[in-house]
Amino acid sequence: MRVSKEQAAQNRERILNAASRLMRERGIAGVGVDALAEAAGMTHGSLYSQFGSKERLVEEAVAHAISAKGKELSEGFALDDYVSEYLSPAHRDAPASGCPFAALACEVSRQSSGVKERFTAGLRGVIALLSSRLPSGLKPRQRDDQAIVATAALVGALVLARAVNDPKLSDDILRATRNAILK
Amino acid sequence: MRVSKEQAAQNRERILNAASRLMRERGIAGVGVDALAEAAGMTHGSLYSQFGSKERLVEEAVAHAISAKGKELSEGFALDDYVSEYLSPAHRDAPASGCPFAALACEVSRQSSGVKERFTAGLRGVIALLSSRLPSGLKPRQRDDQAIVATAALVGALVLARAVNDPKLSDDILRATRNAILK
DNA sequence: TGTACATCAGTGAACGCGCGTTCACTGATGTAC
DNA sequence: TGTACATCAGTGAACGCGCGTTCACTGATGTAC
Repeated sequence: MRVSKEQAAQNRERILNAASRLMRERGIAGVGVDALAEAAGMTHGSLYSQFGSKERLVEEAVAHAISAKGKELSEGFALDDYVSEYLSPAHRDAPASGCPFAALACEVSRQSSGVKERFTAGLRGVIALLSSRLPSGLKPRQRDDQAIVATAALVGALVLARAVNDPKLSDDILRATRNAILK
Repeated sequence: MRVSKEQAAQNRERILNAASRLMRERGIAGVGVDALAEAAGMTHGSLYSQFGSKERLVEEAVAHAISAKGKELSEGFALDDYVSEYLSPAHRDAPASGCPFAALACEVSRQSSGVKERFTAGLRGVIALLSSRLPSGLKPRQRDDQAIVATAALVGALVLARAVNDPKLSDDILRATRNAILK
């Protein structure tokens, strides 16, 4: 049956929340349309009513995850705190609510250009944000490069720490990378 | 029909070569048993005869990719050359024959412990190798930590460079990270 | 403001398809005599 | 060395299942009068 515009917007939001969580947790290819609909408390048909295809939903969910994650940051956050939280065991162990770049980067390289577009825009945002927190003595170009390297190290460390079987090695990856970035 | 032991061993090798390439290219979840068998020039049944299940094949293929990649390294390679090749556009654009850690890390975190085991052992090998090429003036502990950080930065940079839509940003990620690691 | 009707978000059955796996079978290989 | 037979790597049809997608339908919402 038809549903009010507000209700429809709420449903859309519920679907995107569930999708962005499930995709980070199980991977984009690892979660089906039915599972996504069920997690949002709806049938798969409603999902096609809202998005038209899984691919379109993936695009929206990736953008949603990135922007939602960005809004979690407090106004004047400090770089040290960000890095420490990013490379914490808690973050490593909670991919569903964690960094979308670390959770999705590998798969995004095989996704449509629409998905890559959203990912790229989001990544640029993070780099700019980190760049703005680096010492103001550096030239803009240097700061951007440092921000890029820090982002690569953060994502790489988290991805490896999650893939590894040995808790000790996993902790070491987080700790060593945190120390290196914070110098 | 039955096949000679050598022939069977060759077939096994062909399957593992095809599997390790296809999995790096399309992802573990993105490639099916039929596609793997066809790429090796056999039927899917032979694959079950050799490995028993897809999961077992994944384990072997991951280990195979890592050890094959390790053998590519010349005896006395220099760290600078390794880093430059690793972060080259050529490596970024050829995931099928590239670093298994960068191609598979995200997915491995959702795989069986058998797969993680092989991945972890391989990663430890790379870290030890890089550690052995760092300045001998450092303490062993410091060298290991530096090797871990370098590995994280390498993998993170490659993964992000592949996921990104904009060639300029992708090149910048490779370049900035290379410069940072080589100081 | 009240009524009649068009709109459309959401439902759920059905589709073709490819997935991983099983299994009876084939026939050259390897072995026992 | 020659023969008879057991072994088993590989074949290909078939399985149940979940995938993404389509579509006729429902009925409350939103709109035109």
